[in-house]
Amino acid sequence: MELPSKYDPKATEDKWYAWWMQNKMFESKPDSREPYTVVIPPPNVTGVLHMGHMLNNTIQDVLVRRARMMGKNACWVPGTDHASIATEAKVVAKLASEGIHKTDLTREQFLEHAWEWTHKHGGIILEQLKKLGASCDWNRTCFTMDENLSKSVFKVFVDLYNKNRIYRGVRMVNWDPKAQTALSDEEVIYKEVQSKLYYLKYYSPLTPKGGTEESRPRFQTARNSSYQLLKELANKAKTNPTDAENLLWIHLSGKKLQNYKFRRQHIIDEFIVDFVCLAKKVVIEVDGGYHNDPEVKKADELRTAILGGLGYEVVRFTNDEVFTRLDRVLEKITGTLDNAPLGGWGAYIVVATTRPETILGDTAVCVNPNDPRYMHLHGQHVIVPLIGRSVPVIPDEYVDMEFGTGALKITPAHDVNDYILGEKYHLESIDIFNDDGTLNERAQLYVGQDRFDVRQQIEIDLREAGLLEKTEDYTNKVGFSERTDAVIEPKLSMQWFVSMEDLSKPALRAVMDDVIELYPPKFKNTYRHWMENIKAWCISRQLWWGHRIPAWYMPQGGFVVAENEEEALKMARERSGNPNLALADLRQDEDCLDTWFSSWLWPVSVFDGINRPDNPDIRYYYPTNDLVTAPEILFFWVARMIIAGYEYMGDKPFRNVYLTGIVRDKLGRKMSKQLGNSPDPLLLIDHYGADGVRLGMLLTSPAGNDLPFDEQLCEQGRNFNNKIWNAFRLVKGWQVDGQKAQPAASAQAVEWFDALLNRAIAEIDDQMGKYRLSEALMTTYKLFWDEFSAWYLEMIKPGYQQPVDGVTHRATLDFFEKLLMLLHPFMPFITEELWHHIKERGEHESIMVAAWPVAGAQNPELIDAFEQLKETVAAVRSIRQDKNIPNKEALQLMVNGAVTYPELLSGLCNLSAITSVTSQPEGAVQFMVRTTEYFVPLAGKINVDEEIRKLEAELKHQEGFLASVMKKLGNERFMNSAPAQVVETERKKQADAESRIQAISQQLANLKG
RNA sequence: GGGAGCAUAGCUCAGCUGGUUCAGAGCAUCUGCCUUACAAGCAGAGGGUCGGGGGUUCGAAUCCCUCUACUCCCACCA
Repeated sequence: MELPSKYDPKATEDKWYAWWMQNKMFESKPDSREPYTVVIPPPNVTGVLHMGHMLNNTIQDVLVRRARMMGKNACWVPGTDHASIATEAKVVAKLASEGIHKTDLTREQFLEHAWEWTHKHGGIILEQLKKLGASCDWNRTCFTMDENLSKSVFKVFVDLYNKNRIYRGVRMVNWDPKAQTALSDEEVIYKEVQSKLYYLKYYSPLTPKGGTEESRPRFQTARNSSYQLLKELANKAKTNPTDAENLLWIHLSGKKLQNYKFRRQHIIDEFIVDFVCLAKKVVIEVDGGYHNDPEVKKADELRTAILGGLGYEVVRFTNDEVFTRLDRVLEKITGTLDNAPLGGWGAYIVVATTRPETILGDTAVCVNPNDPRYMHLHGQHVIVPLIGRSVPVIPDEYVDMEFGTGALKITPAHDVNDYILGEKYHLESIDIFNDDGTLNERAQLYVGQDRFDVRQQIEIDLREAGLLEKTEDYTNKVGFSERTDAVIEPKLSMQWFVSMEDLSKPALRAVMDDVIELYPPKFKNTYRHWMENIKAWCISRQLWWGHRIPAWYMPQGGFVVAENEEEALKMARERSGNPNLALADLRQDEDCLDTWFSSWLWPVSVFDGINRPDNPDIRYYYPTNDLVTAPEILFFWVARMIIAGYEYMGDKPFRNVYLTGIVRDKLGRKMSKQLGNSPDPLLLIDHYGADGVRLGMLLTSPAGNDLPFDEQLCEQGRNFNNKIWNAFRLVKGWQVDGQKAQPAASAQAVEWFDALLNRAIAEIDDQMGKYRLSEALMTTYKLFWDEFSAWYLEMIKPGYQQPVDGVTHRATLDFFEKLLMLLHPFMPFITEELWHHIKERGEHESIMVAAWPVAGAQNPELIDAFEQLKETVAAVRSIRQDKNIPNKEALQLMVNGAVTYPELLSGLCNLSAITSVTSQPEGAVQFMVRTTEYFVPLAGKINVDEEIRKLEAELKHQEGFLASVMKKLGNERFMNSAPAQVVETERKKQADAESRIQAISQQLANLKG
């Protein structure tokens, strides 16, 4: 049949995908073969294919197809995720565009809309994956809200609850007062806003409310002067060693006061870092027991040695001495303050805030323990302006000394960090806001007014009371609701949590011990860091779309947790002792579970392993082999799957994790809808063919590296398709003469390519085994394009209108078939197409299940001999180009030495003759390959001067090279310490260089003579 | 602010426990070719102080220290 000169992917791809489906080529059932399992990272059910999916799924398909060819029972399970937040947001937006607000609907009505949306848009993405060639077992397609998967979720929830791993607790959420709902962090948009910093005065309780003009100055002096003094001392220290020593002590004292008990080590280290350059003398404290710890002792010795080496005098003091000296220094500072700074009468502290209305919920003021301005205030109390509540001043390193006044008011109910500090110091949390953003009774003042109105009013009131020192303009970031644009109010609310500390232990170990391997392994570190600092997982979301939390509240208080309503009712009746309790009396928790709470079960639940732990599928396919996903969900998803795998299957969920990079545009920007820099994958496929796009995705994307995507890569992929296509056309177009004897050149070429192919297969296997997909592809690419097409086919190509002999033809088709198989995982469509053109195939035969080629003998000597041949060919071609000699014009070649493959050399260079010479002929261009000299007689075309110049340059280069080698060989220490083999290669370099120099000198003499 | 990673040709990256795989690959660039499979091609060529500085060593892209630049994750500043 006649093949067109350009490959047309469109028809081919649709044809073969349909054929594969029809022949159930993707389906998998448990059998006696070794399983190879991959579960797809489920895309959002209503999502649309983007470049990230393309990369991710291309990689999975390559792995799956290769495993299948290697005789494994490959099973790739596809599916989608309900993506509660994203999907709910889309449905809300869609309803809003129809004038319907979520709040106007009942839960049931809303869910109806959501399902309708899901059915309408769901699974589009899976259809798109088919265009890419994804060889998923579509019969196994799962959705996280399928009945079995949902059941699994509830079962796991109940189980964890019964194991006391799930509990309820209070947590800060992003509250949207307008929509009256909590938002996830992802739904909060931070914007720069012009606002004001209010400097408020918190007086000492000893001060009459409001204070007086006379009562202030002492306190203020206390605050300012100590810091000032430090600075002065720092300047003096450069010239005055005594002050320098004091300076060290002052600095030390700051740390010391608060951290004495547990941070001794750090005190010394930090002060050295900060001040050693100023001091002449370094003091290290010593106390009883201090040196009993060998670790500490070692560190101390090391430090002493380093400091000593730097020329510092090291002095040691005992603990008591430390405090004596400390007192002296403190005295020096505070001496000017009349020794009465500590929250004394009339004293106040100034706190800066952007939200003055929240002072009504203040329960503490916080300062940095190292801040010399406030050291004396630790543990003292101050009065919250206007409402007169007495709150403690607590020291904590969280506070930034540089910001504002270095003092922070703590409102645990209305700020995340304040909340954390509140927890730490057991502070009371006073929630002063109603759900709609107005103030409640607990605020005491402004009750019922909106938070922003209160902000204006309180400024006026504070100023009148003399409690507002000043205001400053200030730019800060404020969170806004993505949906309503209302300012987010951090708010405490009751949430469900999973405690992760114990659950995570096997999962941490599995990765650390390489039971599960991450590719690239650099993510191990990050993984460990996260797992070792794992926090409770908040699993409740204030959403309707998703798995509703299976907890039912009883009328008399308390709740039951059960897999379903019947169960719940039964339990509630038992628990309450009321057998007449009805389902209607129970109220199910309104919240949904975090989407990840269902996807963390994915590798188990797609095989129904939670509900039926002994079913044949889960027993056969679990644990899965490779997981391919993006590093940004390493914690959200991968780590949690590992945790769930160990908890529910007692085994890892997968053996290897391949982490892809982020697909970026040429400018390095992440592809996103907003930027509009993401190409439509389907258009790309339309343009370059699925095989071309797959190549484009894979050509430059080592694991874990970002993929700077450029359509040019797809073009390269398409061009490669075309190359394969045309190489096939050439081979297929030959006339075959079974009687014709195989030329020696062809026999040699076949032998060589066979060796090369074997080497390449071994290399590809190795690279694939290390998940270096791009490299394996490149190896295959070069094998086909450079070695097979450019060299091998040229070597065996019969003369014009000549037939090819049968032996060579068969060998060539055999090579071609193997090459197609090697290419198949990367480019499934064109390889299937051509595989069927090579010879007649059975009705259901497919390259998809053809046996992956096995690497045979490699014969490196042969390969090297051919490399030498190639170098010679290239040299002759180079001369042609230099001298502008057309290919058609045959050349003569003379050799000083032996030629290994004269037939091939003649054929590839179009030589009329190869003759042996022992000396330089007249009027010939010379070149060397390794240590052999060649000459091409070109009477009349030679510029003698130029040849001399070239040779002289070459001679100089060789002499320089020889000199460097000789220098090495003359170095006694090199000769003594370098391994024999290294010395040997140096000797060989010497010999080669010498023989080259000799040859060049000879030629120069001839030319000049 | 906390943690991690990276820096090699114009671009994207290889380069293992220091030494012939040592300075590489693909793309891009330049030059010559419509040579009977392929111009979506063929043949050839140029291009790098391996981020800067210091150290260890007979020998450093490779090991150590330091500086600089960038990237990512986490927490986000009253």
